[in-house]
Amino acid sequence: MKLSTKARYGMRAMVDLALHYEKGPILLKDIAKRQEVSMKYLDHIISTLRANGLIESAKTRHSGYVVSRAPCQIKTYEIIKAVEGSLAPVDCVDDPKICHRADFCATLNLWKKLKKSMRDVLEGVTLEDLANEQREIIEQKTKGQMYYI
Amino acid sequence: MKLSTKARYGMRAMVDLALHYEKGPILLKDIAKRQEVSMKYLDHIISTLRANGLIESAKTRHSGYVVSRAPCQIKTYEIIKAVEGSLAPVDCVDDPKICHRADFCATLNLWKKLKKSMRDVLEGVTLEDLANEQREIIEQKTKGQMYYI
DNA sequence: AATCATTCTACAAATATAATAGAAATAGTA
DNA sequence: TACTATTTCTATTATATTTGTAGAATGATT
Repeated sequence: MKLSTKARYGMRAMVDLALHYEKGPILLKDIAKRQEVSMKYLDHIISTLRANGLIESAKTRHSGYVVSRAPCQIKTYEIIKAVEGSLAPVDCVDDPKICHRADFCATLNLWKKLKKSMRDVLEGVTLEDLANEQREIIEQKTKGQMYYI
Repeated sequence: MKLSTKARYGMRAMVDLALHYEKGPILLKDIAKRQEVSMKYLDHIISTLRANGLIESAKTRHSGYVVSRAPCQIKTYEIIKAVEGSLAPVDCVDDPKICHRADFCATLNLWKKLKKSMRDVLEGVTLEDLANEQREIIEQKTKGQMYYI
C-alpha cells in the first residue's frame, strides 16, 4: 500500500512548478536537479502529467514546462490520479465484474470507504496549498539560519 | 497504491472466522475452500495474523482457528496493520530520517493526512460490522432466491 | 502406529516498479 | 545553413516485491 516513486516525484515536480508559476517555463533539468531525480526518469513522469493535461510544455521561446492551470485550481487528487491511476485499494472497487464474489463480498464496502476517504483528502488540498506550505517552510528555515549567523 | 492479496484474503479469512465465531475452531481447509484461496497460501496469511495476536489455533480437541477476541473488539485497522504493515503511503511518514529532504518537504504533510484518513476509516469499522454486513448480504440473497422457487 | 491438521523454512515464478539508453523531433541561435 | 539545447518517444534492463508452491517437522487424536 505504498505510493510509487512516480507519485512522489510527480507531486514534488508539480510543487516545484507551482513555486515558479509566475516566472514562466521551467527546464526539466532544473526540476530534476532541485528534486534530485534523474532527468530521464523525470521525463517519464512529466510525460504522463502532460498527457493528463496538468502541465504544458513551452517549446516556443525559452523551452521548459508550466502548470496548465493556476495552482489553486489543481487538486492534488488530479495529480495522484494521473501518475498513480485509480485510488481504489482493490481493483474490484472500480469494476466489480472482475470478481465473481463481488456481489456477496462484505469487504468490498470497506475498500470503497477507504478509497473515498483518500479521495476526500486529496480533493481538499490544492497545489497552491502545497506551494504555500513550501514557501512557509523555506521562510522558517531561513529565519532559523539567521540566528546562527 | 493497491492492497496486497494478503490483505484481501486476510480480511476475508477474518470475516469468515467471525461468522463462525460461536461454533468453535474452524479448519484451515474450510476457510480456504470458502474463500477460494489455496491452503498453502492461506497458511502464510493465517500465520501472520496469529503472530499479531488476532487469531488463535486450537490444536487441542478439534483443531482449527478462532479469532482471539470477540469480533466487536477487533478493528479492521488491526487486521490491515498485521498483514500489510504500516498504512504510510510513503516510508518517510513513519521515519523522516530516511529522507534528507523530509525537513523541508511540503508533500510530507499530505502523505501524513492520507495515512491518517485511512487509519480513521479502518479504526471505525470492526470485524463484527463486516460479519453483520455479510450476514445481511446472505439473507438478502436467500430472500431473493425464494421468488425463483 | 496411523492420521490429520498445523506450523515452519525454503524456494520458484510471476509481476510490477524503477531506472537507463538512445535517438528522433523541434525550436532557437550563431 | 549548421549547431545546440531541449523536449519527446520507444525500447530495454535491472531490481524488488508479490504471489504462490513444496516439503517436511510438529503435535494431538484416534
